[in-house]
Amino acid sequence: MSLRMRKSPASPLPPPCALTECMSLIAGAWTPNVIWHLGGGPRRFGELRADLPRISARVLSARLKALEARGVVHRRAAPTSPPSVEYSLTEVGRELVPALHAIVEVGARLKRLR
Amino acid sequence: MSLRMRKSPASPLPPPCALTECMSLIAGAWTPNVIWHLGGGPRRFGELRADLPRISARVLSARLKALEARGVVHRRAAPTSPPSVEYSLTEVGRELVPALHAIVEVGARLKRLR
DNA sequence: CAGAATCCGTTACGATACTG
DNA sequence: CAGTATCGTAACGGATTCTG
Repeated sequence: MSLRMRKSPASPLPPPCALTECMSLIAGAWTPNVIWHLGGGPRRFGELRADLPRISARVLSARLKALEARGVVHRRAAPTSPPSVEYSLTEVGRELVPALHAIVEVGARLKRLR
Repeated sequence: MSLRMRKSPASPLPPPCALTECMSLIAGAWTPNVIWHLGGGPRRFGELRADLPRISARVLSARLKALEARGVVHRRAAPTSPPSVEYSLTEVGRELVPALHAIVEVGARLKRLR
């Protein structure tokens, strides 16, 4: 069982509909976790790496960039040296947290059933 | 942009936490769409193929089987010839629909913002 | 510290062909 | 009709190395 989500499919494309496009917001094995941890408040790049022990810098960077481009995450870089960058959920981005929570609820309920 | 979700990661594993495990419920490029269409009521295999024009039988079959194993979908096969199989969301599975809806809401809102 | 660049294994999915 | 088997491909993600 592998957990992935294509924003656009392999070559042709899976479902060119609104649902798929919206689901791409949380696409990627780490994306939900990134959003989840940002739900607790602003977080620095390095802090997120610590929150998500096994994530690679490459992937964290890519996810944050994608989320920023979509308007889910806000990036604030302090012009210091060494650099310090703070990420936070936008107002709309914060709405994803309860949505993720709802899915977790279902998962928990399914687990209880067996 | 590609839309994928690993239920369990490539080899090591991304986030071995509850969130990830729950998110794996809707993992796969097509899974949310399958659940979405089943939300309208029971559906036959062939009907789902028609609902999801580009999905391959291989993937639809795999997704339905995974959802069934997790307790999200119920499968009822009529012992006729040719066979007729009806899929439907379980009671718990139905709870995923509003969760997906919530994500779509956020997606719509983000779209309006730009 | 916050990344970008490169290399490479794993996998999700599509297409096609076949079956009970 | 409802799948299964096989094959080929794009892309997701890990690890490592390098930089301003």
